[in-house]
Amino acid sequence: MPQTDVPARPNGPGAPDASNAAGASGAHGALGRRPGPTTTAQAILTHAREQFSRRGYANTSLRSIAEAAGVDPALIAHFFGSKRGLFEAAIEVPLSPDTPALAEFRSSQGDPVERLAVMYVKLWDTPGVAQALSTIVLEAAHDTAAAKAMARFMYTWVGQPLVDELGTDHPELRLRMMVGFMAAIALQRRFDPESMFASLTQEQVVALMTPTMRFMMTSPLPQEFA
Amino acid sequence: MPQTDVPARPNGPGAPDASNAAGASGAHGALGRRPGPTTTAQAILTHAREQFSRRGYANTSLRSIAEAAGVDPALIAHFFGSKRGLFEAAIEVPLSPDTPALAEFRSSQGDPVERLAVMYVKLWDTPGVAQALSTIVLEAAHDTAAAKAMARFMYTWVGQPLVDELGTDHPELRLRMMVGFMAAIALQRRFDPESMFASLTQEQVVALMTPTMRFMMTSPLPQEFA
DNA sequence: ACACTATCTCAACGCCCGATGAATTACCAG
DNA sequence: CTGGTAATTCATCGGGCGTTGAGATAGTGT
Repeated sequence: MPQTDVPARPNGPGAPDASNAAGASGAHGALGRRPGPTTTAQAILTHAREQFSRRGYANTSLRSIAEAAGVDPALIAHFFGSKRGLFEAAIEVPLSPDTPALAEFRSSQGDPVERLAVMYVKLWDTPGVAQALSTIVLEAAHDTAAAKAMARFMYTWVGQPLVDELGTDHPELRLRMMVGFMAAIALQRRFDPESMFASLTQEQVVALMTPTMRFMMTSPLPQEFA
Repeated sequence: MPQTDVPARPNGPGAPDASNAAGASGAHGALGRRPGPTTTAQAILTHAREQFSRRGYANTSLRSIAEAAGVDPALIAHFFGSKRGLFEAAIEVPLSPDTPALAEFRSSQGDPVERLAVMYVKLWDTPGVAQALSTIVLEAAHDTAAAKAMARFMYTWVGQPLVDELGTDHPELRLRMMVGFMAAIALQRRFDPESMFASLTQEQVVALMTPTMRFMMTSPLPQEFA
């Protein structure tokens, strides 16, 4: 969890030559391409996720992201096209089928709801994932792209696996209730350090969430939902 | 639910006199104080609530609020001091003990959880209240004042009445779970018109929420929560 | 009717933002 | 070594924002 304000350049071997006769202006940063391998796009993306999730899209400036990444703002346009482009990259949840928490859900046995809770709590403690999910949830009300990303995440990584194994009626209705509940707890855990949720261990959170999640997915619905 | 883009001035009797020799510039709006009673501060507040809730604080400009209210932006500074001042007025939930939905909760009988659900759904369909609550919930992650407003609302209008009558263990833990769940449903109902929640009647939503809410408030917690 | 105050518009200032284009340096294939 | 391409900084532009102060008009108490 990189929380430094310092640019943290990778290296900087030796000043090649100080032939930069830039008059009386103060020297800001070295001109031209940096030596060594290029990790800048990733650094930008990481800090963008962090800042978007902490302050929201509209309150985050490209300048502050660039500063945190130790880079000129124009580089963002170079790599991501625009602020919007960077945002859409940032809300792409960095998950693949072999992400540990996901693989573990698939390979483990027992109550699928409890296994889902375990997976979910681990995902929210994964760097990158937590920021992307926070941003998605918090912007979803105002932002179409975020809303779509949320639906995609919900079906792909939560709904599909669980419903396949559980086979319940009204899967979408139940899923929406359960995911809303889970998101509410995850957000309180992340953004309200005074909240009791923040001081619970992963295991305690799982133990707390699981019964309610199971109730939502399995208890019979009222008659009017035929 | 005023959704017009038109200013909708209250009246405008007759042009008093066209002695405004303003050169060649186009005449914008009449100078000086308007005739008739003053409702401007309320109009500003109403449109501010609507826009803050729909687009978020940072994405809403004073100019657009003023335009929707049919008023000059400087008037906002006059009545509310600053954008921040307007925001803090906007997240003040317009409720008093004799608001119908609240009074009805107190005077009615039966399962307190179901009565709470009824009250809550009605509150979220009350103009002004819905906008204020949406804004509070959506900004709470980034904004201290909103977070405090959320806690205040939760304890004053939900927790206190319910726990008094229910008398359960770990009231805060249970309350936070339940309120998170309720907020998640209310937000989906308001901001995702494609969601199935949006097309349910108030009664159906109540029937859907109540069992889960009751489960959260009454089911025994796992052992580790002594 | 007269002064005082509250309401309202207008014009403008300074600031910060996102975006652009040119110039500079490093990497890499031949 | 050489030419092309990618990465990086810098300076700058135009625009929208929140805020301010001055001036005009309407209400109000005496």
